[in-house]
Amino acid sequence: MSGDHGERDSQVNSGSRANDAHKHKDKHKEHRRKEHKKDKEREKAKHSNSEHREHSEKKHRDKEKERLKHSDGSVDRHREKPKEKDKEKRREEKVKSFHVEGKPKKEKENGHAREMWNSLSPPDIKSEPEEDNGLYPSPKHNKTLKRERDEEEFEYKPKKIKTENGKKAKKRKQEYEDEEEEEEDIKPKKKTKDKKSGADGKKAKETEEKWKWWEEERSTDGSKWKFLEHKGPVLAPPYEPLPGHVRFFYDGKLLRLSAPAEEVATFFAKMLDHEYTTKDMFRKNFYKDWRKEMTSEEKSKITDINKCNFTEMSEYFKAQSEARKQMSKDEKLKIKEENERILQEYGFCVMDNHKERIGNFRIEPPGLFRGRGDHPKMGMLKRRIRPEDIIINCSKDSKHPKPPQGMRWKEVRHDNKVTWLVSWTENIQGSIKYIMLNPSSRIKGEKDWQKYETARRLKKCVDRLRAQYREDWKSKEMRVRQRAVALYFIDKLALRAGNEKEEGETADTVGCCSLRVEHIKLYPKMDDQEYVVEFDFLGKDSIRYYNKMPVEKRVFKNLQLFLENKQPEDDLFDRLNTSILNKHLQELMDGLTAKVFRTYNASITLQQQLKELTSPDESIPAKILSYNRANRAVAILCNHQRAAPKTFEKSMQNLQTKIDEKQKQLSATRKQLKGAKTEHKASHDDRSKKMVEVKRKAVQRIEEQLMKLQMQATDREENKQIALGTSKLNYLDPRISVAWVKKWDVPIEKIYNKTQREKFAWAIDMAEEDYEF
DNA sequence: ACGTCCACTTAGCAATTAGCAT
DNA sequence: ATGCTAATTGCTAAGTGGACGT
Repeated sequence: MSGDHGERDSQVNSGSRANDAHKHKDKHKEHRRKEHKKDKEREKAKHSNSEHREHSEKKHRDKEKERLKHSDGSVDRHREKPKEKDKEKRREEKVKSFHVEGKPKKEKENGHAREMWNSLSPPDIKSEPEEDNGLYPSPKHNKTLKRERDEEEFEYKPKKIKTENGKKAKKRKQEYEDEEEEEEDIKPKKKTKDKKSGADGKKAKETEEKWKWWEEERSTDGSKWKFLEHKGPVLAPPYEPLPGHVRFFYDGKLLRLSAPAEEVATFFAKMLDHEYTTKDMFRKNFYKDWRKEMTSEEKSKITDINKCNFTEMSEYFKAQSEARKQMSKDEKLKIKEENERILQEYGFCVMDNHKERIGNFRIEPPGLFRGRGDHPKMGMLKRRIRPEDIIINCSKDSKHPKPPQGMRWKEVRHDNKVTWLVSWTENIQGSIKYIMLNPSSRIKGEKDWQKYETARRLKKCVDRLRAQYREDWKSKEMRVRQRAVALYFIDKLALRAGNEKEEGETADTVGCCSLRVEHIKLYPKMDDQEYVVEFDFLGKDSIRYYNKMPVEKRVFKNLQLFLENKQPEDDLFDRLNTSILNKHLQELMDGLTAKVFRTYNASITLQQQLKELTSPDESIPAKILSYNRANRAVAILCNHQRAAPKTFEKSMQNLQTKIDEKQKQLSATRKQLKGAKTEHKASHDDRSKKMVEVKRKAVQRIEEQLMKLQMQATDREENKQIALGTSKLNYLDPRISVAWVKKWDVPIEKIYNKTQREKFAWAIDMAEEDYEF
């Protein structure tokens, strides 16, 4: 059956070179189809009970949702279902949920923003341009990129002095020409260097504080650093056996566990009140791995996880954490100091003469793997990492970190083509984990900056690209049409690329290229709209993406074509994958890949929304609300969701109470003002005049406070299930925000907290109020 | 023209801490 | 000081995409 649609593409006349991409895919498909069948059967068997439970759970959720007005469902989050992987079930549930929530009334912020987006984006190519131009009235144009050129030589390790140089500047400029061609401001700007000494790393402290790496030159030879020295990772503390009074019971009888078995048992015990310890898959995986740690005696005694009683352990840990909270202040202080000491010792490294903060310097401790969504490996034991599992990366001529007494590292290497300091292989997926630098570091910052420059280059040619993919919708080749439609989705809906994943190894989630037939529905007509496509699938982290969007007729027709003769579990784009797509993109623009569209669309949307929403004379809090709304539009576009905070309702209520009180206070004060006025009229003396002034001021102040509270309430309400952080941190060119802040005199702290300010120091330093993305 | 490995970015939630009201 | 909530930081899973070997 895998061959069955190979021929189909002859329809569009491409037949022959049925590239192997799709052969490969068919293999997957076949597998999936089998699974599908199996699931179906299984499903039939159990149908009644479990299905039922889910069903009502879901219903409940839907109701809740409806009540909250997020009825268009786009924000709805949809975590995996409990049961064992059961695709069929998932499918059915979706259908149901569609009926329930599909119909919605008017949407709230959410749908709203999406709609707005839908209407402003690509479809009409025409409309694009203005986006590009007119944004900021008086672009003085340029500055923004000032920094780059100029630079001094970077002296690495030893203290040499940098050679200054015009030539350098020249080089750099040309190198990045593409990226930032427009402005010329080539002339070297001030350079702040802190050349300083490499030698005494000490002094680095203050000087480094403000190192402006963005005013220095980037290296061009592909090396990521010249010198790197660090202290290695902090290992997980060894296991401490439980005190004797904490008991474990098996089948009602006391059982003393060996230390290794006990340790794994405690991992489970610590999660006892978490929902996933009730999931079959979790328990099964845990049990299987646990047995591997047992002595043979334990193995023979413990044969059924359901007879295990971990409650004393669980209670013990709860008590421990309670005790920790109750510790006296100086005990706490002591711990804090100790942590600080560790941070100072292990939390920094020296890279090319600068002391830089490390992101994660602790090795992940052992525990039970918690995958997200319906993960087939949930509950497996994540094993303890020992020095002999660890690879150290540092300069040959640095002081190498030393392994603990009597142990050795797996390897010490000196690879300056990579940025990591430490790595190890994790046992669940076999993937490699790394210790790398903090986002405020030069090495991360440069890359981040570069990412936005690439997105800005896309901005310059996006019209051309859009015109091209629209043209490609008419191609004779199936493969080209698929590519063009997929690209349209990526551009318009900000979908992720969608690499293929190994089946059965991870939760079943998809992105654009890996969408399956079952993930979309076509409606030639829906309400007053034509050619509506409904998307419903689980994306990264098993977050549900649900959206309905009218598309152009040609796209719609193409989708119908792609769907012909396919099963629900077949790939929608059977002749496409991310590598093909990216290869194509690369040809259209240097450095272009699918993810650049997300960055570009996110940033341009922010800029555009800020422009639209900010009114010059609103107060600062109102401006902040506008900013958050612009940010929110982006988060919605990118489908960044969060679980509504547990305490949401309550905190909302508290806020409302405050507002009510403030309102009362306001009317009371107003009354007083009136009284004062009357009195002043009568007496005309200074005293009463003063009183009027005082009251007038008070009224004003209270009004402001009230407004501020109201803004806060609105903001919070609108933000209930939207996470702003992800887009702010990863998709929005920080220079847009910085420019906005400068333009409207909003304190930067209102937009970026300390960590964020550190990460975006480069942008804060270089963007002026006229910066244009 | 893969498939596999590797490096690095992006992601949501949990734990911790800060900040406020009492 | 205490106790709460809100904000921040930490953690690590889950993506993307390039390089490389076959």
